[in-house]
Amino acid sequence: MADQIFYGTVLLKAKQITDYIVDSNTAVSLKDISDNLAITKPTILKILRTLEYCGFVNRNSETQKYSLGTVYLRYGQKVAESFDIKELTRPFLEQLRDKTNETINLGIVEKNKVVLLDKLESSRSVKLVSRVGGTMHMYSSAMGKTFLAHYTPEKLTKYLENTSLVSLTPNTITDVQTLKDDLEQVRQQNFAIDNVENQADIFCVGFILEKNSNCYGAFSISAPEYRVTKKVLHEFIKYGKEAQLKILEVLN
Amino acid sequence: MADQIFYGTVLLKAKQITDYIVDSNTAVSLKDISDNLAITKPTILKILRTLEYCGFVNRNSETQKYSLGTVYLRYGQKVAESFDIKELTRPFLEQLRDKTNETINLGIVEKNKVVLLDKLESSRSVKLVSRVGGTMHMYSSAMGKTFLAHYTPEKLTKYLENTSLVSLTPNTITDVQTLKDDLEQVRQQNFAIDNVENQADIFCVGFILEKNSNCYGAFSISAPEYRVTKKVLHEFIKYGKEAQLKILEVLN
DNA sequence: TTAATAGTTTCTTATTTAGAAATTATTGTA
DNA sequence: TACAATAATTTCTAAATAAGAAACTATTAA
Repeated sequence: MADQIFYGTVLLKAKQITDYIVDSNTAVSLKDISDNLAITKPTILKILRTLEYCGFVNRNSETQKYSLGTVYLRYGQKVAESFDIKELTRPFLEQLRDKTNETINLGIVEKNKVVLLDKLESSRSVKLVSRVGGTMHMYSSAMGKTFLAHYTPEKLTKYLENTSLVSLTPNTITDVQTLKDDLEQVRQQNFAIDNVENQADIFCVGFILEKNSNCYGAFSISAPEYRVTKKVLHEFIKYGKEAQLKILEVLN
Repeated sequence: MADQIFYGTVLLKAKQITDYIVDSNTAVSLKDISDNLAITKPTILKILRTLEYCGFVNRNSETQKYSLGTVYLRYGQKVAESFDIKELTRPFLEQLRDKTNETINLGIVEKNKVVLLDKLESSRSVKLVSRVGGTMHMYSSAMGKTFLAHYTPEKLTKYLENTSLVSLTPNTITDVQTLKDDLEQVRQQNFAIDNVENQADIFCVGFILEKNSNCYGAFSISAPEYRVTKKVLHEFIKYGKEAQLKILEVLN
């Protein structure tokens, strides 16, 4: 890491500290941070002060604990707004949610990962661990597999070279050839299935949003496995394809 | 600035660069940034690379332009979730929006500014310039004035010492005594009025969410001035107070 | 009251930064 | 296609910053 990036050492440390705060579910103390990162207390303290000065972090003066600053609300809002695919697909995905009564996800690819852009939960939705802004692997998720299925052979090869197919559930595809066969099927049927490959108990069907070889994103229907009978799956596919067509019409 | 903070020079520059990107409405080039900030191109370039490495920034390899990274979606989501006041008030504020058919805002105080936490737009809402995560002055906004009205005299004095009452519209209160009188009235009537003091054409009524001397935030009803007749104002106050009471009941 | 723990300051060397200048790439134009 | 203009990138080194050990102070727990 340090041999590649030789500039902004404080920035890299600040990122580590910020991530530590983000990943904690409560405000954290200086000690918490120094216990968990390989940076000494004086250095962390100085960085925290600068982060606080910038508004990236808040220090509760009573508990002396640090939490994320509201600056990120502004930044996050801005990023969300920059993806107009989100606004564009909203009404169709809402319709899809109401028809299926299951959770609908919208995602894009970034650095060979699926980034969750939007999530529409149904009244009977089971809490998924995913949250907006979170990332998923391509090889294990329904949206990811629709993207991979549309990669050029070269791009796919490169992806597979840089990715180890780590098992996330007993069903995760960890064999390259099996994955390739699966992607071939995705291309043929024009949707991808995540048969509890990415997250325990969760079954997904994914659809790509591609027009004139521009990939705008993908969406998926998520449901607890036990609810997805053959009949339900057929409905998911039917409604999903309908939504896909409608969205493609308004794209561009 | 530099005489106070002597640590994290790169961090401070990174903040400037990030803010420049946030405030631009399109992706920006290295030149754009260097033209607008007092930092030289080589330095900006090196910082951008580190920011990109961290995921804070994306570089479009075709246009060579930079935009905000999706990491901020995750951070922003996390910050939003940390304020459960947002979840708690949602249903009541939705009801209030439907009753008034105007935009409802939810805010908190941070560093003597109002941070907009949530915004519920009505069907006939005029586009306000405010967006979630954005900040407003305390002295000119309805929410801000409800907060100020509940400051201790010492805190208010300190606030006034550190704040210059800059005029944002012809109606902005720029005189300390006038503001103090206004705050006294806020305390008496238990709501604050922003009579086009913060933003052209926009009239607001603000209500504080305070219980057992804990201030949880404030909300306001925003409408274009021309729609706020005496009759409408009375409705705003009536419905606003009702919402305030209902929310206070579920707080804590 | 004391012990233990956490937060903060000071200080110095090793490391990093910053920008001028040169270089290379890219874009627009004749 | 070549040329000019503009933008991006690299190199280099003096000047500025960072990092952590050690000492110190505040806070908490016993």
